Amino acid sequence: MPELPEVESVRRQLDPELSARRIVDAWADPIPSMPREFHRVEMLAGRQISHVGRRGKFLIAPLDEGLELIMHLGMTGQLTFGNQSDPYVRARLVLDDGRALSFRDVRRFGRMAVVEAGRYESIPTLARLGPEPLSDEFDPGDFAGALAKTTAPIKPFLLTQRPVAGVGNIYADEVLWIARINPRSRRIGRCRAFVLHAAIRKVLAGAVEREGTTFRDFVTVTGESGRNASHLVAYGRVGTPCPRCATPLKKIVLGGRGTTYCPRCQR
DNA sequence: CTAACTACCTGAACGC
DNA sequence: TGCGTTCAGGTAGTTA
Repeated sequence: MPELPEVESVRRQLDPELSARRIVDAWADPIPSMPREFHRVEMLAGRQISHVGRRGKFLIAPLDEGLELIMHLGMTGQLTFGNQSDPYVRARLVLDDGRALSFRDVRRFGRMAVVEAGRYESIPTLARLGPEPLSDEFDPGDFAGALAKTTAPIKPFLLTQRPVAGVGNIYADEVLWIARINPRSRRIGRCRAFVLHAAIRKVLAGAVEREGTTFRDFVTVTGESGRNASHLVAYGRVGTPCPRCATPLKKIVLGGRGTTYCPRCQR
């Protein structure tokens, strides 16, 4: 479940390895039921990578010829260097230094696509992506305004990536616990929106420092686990006492997703 | 336009 | 032991 901190950890390791490298060969093994899994990856052969950037959970690598490589890790996607035989490697890029970057993805929710730079119509979530939470673009007033405009429950709304980029199921539970907001709440006032804004910044920045959360599948490019899991307060801790009020944390399904929160201090 | 729902995928965990 | 069911969740697509 790579979210912004996990993807940023991958980006930081990938960028120095891929910057200015040329791709000499590209291979992908899409399945007919998921035709967009590796869209136009064959176009990568011969292209040079400028650098590896990121928007939300999307890795964006500008190429020559006005193209961009977009990568999304989905649920179980991993990017590692190596040529080892592995049934879950779905795509592989051979670089001009002889190394191979492998895209390994057990559940096949990950994606790679080559697009004209900045043309994201074929990737709707990226086309409508909210501001980067750790940049100045993430403005408290704008965020409060966005929350005031929707009638959807706050947690599913955060997961749309529209009010802010990069928050997934784990960090949504964490930030709502810190801000003391019930995940089902449909009305977030200006004051609470500011508190939530600050919580998003704090939680994501801390998780980036610790190279992300490894709950099941996430590993960095070098195969290491993130160190943030022991810092989680809400996610995955159903039944344990709330650190604030000792009430056992409760788990519900909201928007089809498991949601853990404190029924007492998140009203 | 938004909100709400389901499909996609597959190993792990669970129940009998 | 073995088989069937449920769960995990980011995004795309459809429906109301």
